[in-house]
Amino acid sequence: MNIEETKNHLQGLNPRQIQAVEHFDGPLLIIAGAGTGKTRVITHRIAYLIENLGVLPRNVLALTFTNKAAGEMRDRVIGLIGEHARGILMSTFHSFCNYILRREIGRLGDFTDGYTIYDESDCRSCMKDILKSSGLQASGPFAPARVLELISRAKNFESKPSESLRPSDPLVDYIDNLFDKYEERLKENNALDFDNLMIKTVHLFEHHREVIERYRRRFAFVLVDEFQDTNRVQYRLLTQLAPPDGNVTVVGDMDQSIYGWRGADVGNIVSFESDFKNVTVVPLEQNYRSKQRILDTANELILKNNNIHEKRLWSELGEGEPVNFFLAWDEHDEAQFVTRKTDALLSEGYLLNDVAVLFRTRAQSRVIEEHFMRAAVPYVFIGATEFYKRKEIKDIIAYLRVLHNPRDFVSFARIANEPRRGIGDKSVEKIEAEARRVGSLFDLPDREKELSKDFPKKAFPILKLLKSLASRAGGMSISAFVDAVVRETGYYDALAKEELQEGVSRTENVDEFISLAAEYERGTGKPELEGFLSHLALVSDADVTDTGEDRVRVMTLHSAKGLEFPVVFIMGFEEGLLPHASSQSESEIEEERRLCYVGITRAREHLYVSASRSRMMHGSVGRNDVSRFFFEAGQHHFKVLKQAYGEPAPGESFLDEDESGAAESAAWRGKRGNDVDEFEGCEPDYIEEGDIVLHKAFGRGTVLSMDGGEICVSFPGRGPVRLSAKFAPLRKV
DNA sequence: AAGACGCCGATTTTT
DNA sequence: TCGGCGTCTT
Repeated sequence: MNIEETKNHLQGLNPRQIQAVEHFDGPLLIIAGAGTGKTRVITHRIAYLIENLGVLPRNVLALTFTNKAAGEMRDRVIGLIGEHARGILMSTFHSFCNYILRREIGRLGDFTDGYTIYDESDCRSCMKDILKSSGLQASGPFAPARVLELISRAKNFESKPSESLRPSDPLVDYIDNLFDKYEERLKENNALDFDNLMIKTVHLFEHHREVIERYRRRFAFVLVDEFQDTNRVQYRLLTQLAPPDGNVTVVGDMDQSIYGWRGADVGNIVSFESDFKNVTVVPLEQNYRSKQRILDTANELILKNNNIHEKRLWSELGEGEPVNFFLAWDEHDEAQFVTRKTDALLSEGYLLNDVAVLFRTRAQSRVIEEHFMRAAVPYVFIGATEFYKRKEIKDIIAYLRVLHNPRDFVSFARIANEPRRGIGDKSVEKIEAEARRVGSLFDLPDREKELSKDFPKKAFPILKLLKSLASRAGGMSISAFVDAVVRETGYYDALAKEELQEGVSRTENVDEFISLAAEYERGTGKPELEGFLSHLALVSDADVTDTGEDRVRVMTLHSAKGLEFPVVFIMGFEEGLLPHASSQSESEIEEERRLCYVGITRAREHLYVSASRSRMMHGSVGRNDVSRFFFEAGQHHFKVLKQAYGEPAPGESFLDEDESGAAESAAWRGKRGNDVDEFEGCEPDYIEEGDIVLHKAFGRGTVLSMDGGEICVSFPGRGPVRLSAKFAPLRKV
């Protein structure tokens, strides 16, 4: 703890960042705008606490949302203070809860350690089952996914699911009951879903003072990343871990809150300031990522949200060029624009890796992927979590789960007849009922005569085999065990037989899974099946953005959060897509606006925003207006490109880079109607679709279509207006 | 138990 | 329009 080290951990930080790093006692709220060096501040703060203030690594807990964020944080802290950073617990909320519950869940009475963690598809199977046995048709308003979403909402908002439904909804009379049944079923299966991992931990802490006291002492320093994404339950967990005057640091940016629909509650930022005592607030506004004009655009857009704290990002990276805007004829034209522009950038010296293509919905990826493929532009879609969703992988995991938790009937149903052994749905039901009666699958008698006569006899071999495998689990390595499972159950053979018709990849996947197990063993101190299963459920490979290869990244705006690229394309900048048509309320629109903000602030140097006049949606051609966000962000921030590639021809751009200021004030004059004369020489013949025009009363707008004598212009905040081309007081800008 | 057919639905998805 | 899923058929 000498001066040199002090210097190290504060070096290269701006005054605000230093304030955040040096803060010692009491709650700290860091409001970290996009690209303001948030991770840097957190990691330096952790390093500073440990090396300069003498805090013990084991007393520090850092919570994140993604494994990727946790991993990055760990790597960077290790880079700062070396290996003793390993003593710090840096994990996701869910992994942290799993860490606690594996030790303490027995105290709750309802579950035993060895519980299974259900992912979304497990929960869906479970709910489908419940719906079926309740005599409800599992589709339409009763779609398992819908029911589960409502249940999840209720759990995260600590309310009843029926409360978020309209009284006329067909589900309303059933949902609360389905909720109870679902929870009951999870309990019977000794399984927890992701929500319950959090909720049970909070319950545990609430009802067992001695436990929470222990962990409070242990984790005297708590840090939370992406605080704007926490839900109510996670917030409660935080208040349990840290007393009101505790050493708790939260870092967040409400402008980047894009998971409200999943229960994230920005209100937690407000609550934090009131629930904790003497909160120090440190805002970070200096951006180290983007050129100023990109930030100006983002700043102006987010101003339209009704925020308590106004924030203005600024950078010293230079002005840069305006945001480019391209209005395409249709989605193919738009994709071609992106493809050609990408090509042009490559010949300018950019790498494929420098480029990201973002859009609102996954469905939009298809067109751009087609065009990239045709043009031989190497790309990768980020967000497809292929491997773990493969049938054969899920099957093997189901085997492992049953072997570890013989009450996991969701997994048992999956593998009972996989490979085929003549055990149909009816048989599975009977086995399950009987197993529930006696306790678990392993408590079923081995001998036929001890069971009722209609118990499916075909089940004996597999039940016996499962019991035998389970008894041997502890005696060998995980990878050897997985190998034994796929061989002895006949799974591997069945796949091998299939190979001839199906192709080669499925056994390869199984082999890869086995080496994955081996890799887990190598990387873990005391490898056990339980830990491996937790790892599979919580640390799956969802967030691989680094493919190691040079490729354009194609992804949704949501997946882009936390990333940055020298060149960013945002496609489908249209009403109905961004904001999405299903976002109606003001708060939903605000979230869409934040999503747009997140997209814009991903760009370091160049940002290309595009919209299309027409696009195929749900099987028919639709026309969308240019997004309101285009107008809200300030049209003067954009340079409108008229061609799919290259720069606009002289005079074609409605705004020359150098004249933006002048053009802006002209626009404002026009809007206020002071400059009447400017409209005198309206020559509709010169106006074409896509032009930016100035209207005497409405101000600037974009020409959407020209139809005979009628011209349709989209004005900011007003939407499309039909005007007479002849008489409308319009002037091309 | 696998293939054909018809129907429904269609935002985003850290764990 | 398209694809995933459930049901019906063989």
